[in-house]
Formats: sequence, structure tokens, C-alpha cells
Amino acid sequence: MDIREGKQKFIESWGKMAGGWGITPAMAQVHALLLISPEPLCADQVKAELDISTGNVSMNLRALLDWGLVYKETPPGCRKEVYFAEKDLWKVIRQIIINRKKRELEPVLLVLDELAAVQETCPQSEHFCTVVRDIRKLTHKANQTLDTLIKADSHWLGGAFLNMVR
Amino acid sequence: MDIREGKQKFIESWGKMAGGWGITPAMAQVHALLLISPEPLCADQVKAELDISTGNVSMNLRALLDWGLVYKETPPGCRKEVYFAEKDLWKVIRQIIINRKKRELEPVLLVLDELAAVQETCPQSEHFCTVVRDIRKLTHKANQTLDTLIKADSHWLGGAFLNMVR
DNA sequence: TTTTGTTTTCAAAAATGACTGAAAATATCT
DNA sequence: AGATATTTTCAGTCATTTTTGAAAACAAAA
Repeated sequence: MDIREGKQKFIESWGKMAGGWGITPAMAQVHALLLISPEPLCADQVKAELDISTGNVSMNLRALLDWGLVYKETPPGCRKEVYFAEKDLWKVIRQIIINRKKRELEPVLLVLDELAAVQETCPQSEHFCTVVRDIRKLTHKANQTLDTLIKADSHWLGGAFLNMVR
Repeated sequence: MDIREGKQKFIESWGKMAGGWGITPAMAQVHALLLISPEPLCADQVKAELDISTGNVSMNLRALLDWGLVYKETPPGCRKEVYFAEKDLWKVIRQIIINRKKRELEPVLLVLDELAAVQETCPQSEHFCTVVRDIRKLTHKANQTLDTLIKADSHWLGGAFLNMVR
């Protein structure tokens, strides 16, 4: 397999995995392209390589910057801005965790806290409260665990996983 | 907050979280309903409670059975089949991990293994191979970790998370 | 300040994915 | 077997999400 084919396949696969991680295909492709590019790229180059529209490139570069997965630099004496990806995978994962936690876990946490106010007045509500309590406990625990992971440094993060495997 | 309002809110929230977990809204709603129902329900009751079509109920109950999140029972002397959810949350999470791993992680693993065949013949391909190698290592590690989690019993699973938090 | 090159915004179009409804298949009961 | 109740399937419709493209905003250079 040569490098051109490899790049293409990589970008395509990264895009496919995206759905499951709360990332749009285009965003994932831009990220993949920047990940494997040794040099920073400008918006135009990204557009050309991936064959997606100017607006799409702009929006997704912005999103990746917001997510903390990509950085931007303005070379002196040059009008274009260039972008490059965070290459430390643990940092990448951490950023993804942070974003998904905020987007998905925390809203649920809020609702579960609200639901704790339901009174147990009948067999049905008793069962409901038991289930909600269980989920609430677990969700809070997951939330704490993620907070710890987020604060931990990359070395420790890898180590923790390794420990679980052993 | 009374039980009716609580149920509704719970089902709605569960549906919202669904997107991020590779589950359709309707599937999540059916699951939520069965989770908080003290008694098993038949397809018709699910349809009535959630106000979704017969076909949708059927497809999603089937999917939940496939995922191992819901069980089915045929009460003797009765024509309808009734469904009830797995209530042990660790089992639920384990099933979700199993399914998502199969659907999302394993295909990527395959591609990465293929990409290992790219030759390092230029600076660009050298960088490409480095990135792919890193991702590949990490992905395999994640895969192993998940395998361990899946095999572990519920008690240990909770314990492992607890340890990480500490 | 004007020109020129670049990025952002956003309404509309396209693509994707989920849901419906009715017909077909299956299962149960008499 | 025939009648009836239940479940499954799937093509078509509908809703949501993503992408486009062109105009507006912005920024640097002249």
C-alpha cells in the first residue's frame, strides 16, 4: 500500500468512526488530515485535499479549535492562517472526553437530580425512584471518574488503563 | 414532581442521551419505559405509552433484545409476549460496551492493521506511519481494556472505577 | 482609504437516517 | 384446518443533520 492510498483510507475511516463520537464526518476528516500532515495547512489546502466547501472547512476548523484538538498559527508576513493538530493522543482523547461529558453527561445529571424529587407514594413510584436512584448514583460516579481522568496527566492516564488490563 | 411527570421527563432525557450512545431515540425511549416499569409490558402497551408506530415498537424491541438490554417472556395461556429490561446497570453498560466495540472499534482496528503496510519512503510517509503506529497501539490497548471490562463481573467493574476515582 | 485576499455566516439544498403504515408472515386457539 | 390475534418486514414518507454557496464581514497591504 502506498502513502496516497493510505492517507485516503485513514481519512475515510476516521470519518466513519466520527458518528459514534459526536463529531461530524467533515470535522473528523479535517482532523484526520491535519493529524497526518507533517506541516501545518491553511484552510485552502484542506478544502482542496478533502474536496469540501469553503464554509464547511471554516466551520469545522473553528469547531476543532473550540474542542482543543487543533491549533492555529499566523505565519509572520503572511495573510493566511495555518492549522495543525494536537498530536499527543492522550490529550486528544481528553479533549473529546471533556466535550462529550459537557454535552451529554451533565444535562442528564441535572435531570436526574430533578427526578430525585418524585415522591414514593405507590408501588409504581417506588420502583421508579429505585431505578432513578441507581442510575443517579452510577452517573455521578462516572462523572467523578471522568473528572479525575481529565485532571490526570497523560502518563497516569495510560498507566491506569494498563492497570485495568493486567 | 409527581410520578407521571417524572416518567415523562425520564423517558425524554433517556432519548436525548441516546444519540451519543449509538442508539436511536425511539430505541432509548422503549428502553427507558421498560426500565422504569415494575411489570413487563407487551408491544401494544409500549406503543400506547410512547405513541409510536407498531412497526417501530417491533423493530426496537427486537434491537433491544439483540443488544441484550431487554428480555422477552411468553406468559403461559396468553398470546402476547411481554418484555422487561435488564435492571442491573452494570450489565446494561457492559452490553452497550460490547455492541459499540463491535460496531465502532473493531472495524477501525482492521483498517489500522492494513495501514501498517504503508512503506516509509519519504518524510511524509514517515510521519504518517508514526501517527498510525501511535493510534494503532492505543486502539489495541483500548480494545484489550474493554475486553477485560466485559469479562469482569459487575462487582469488580464498579470497584475498578472506584479505584480510578480515588 | 481603497483594493485585495481571506474568513465567517447563514439560508437553502442535499444527504442521511428514523418512522410509519399496511401487507405479509407467524403463531395461537378452537 | 380455519379463524383470529400478534409480530415482522419494508417501501415510502418524514424529520433531522450536514453541507453548500454566495454574500457579508474582516484584515492586511498598497
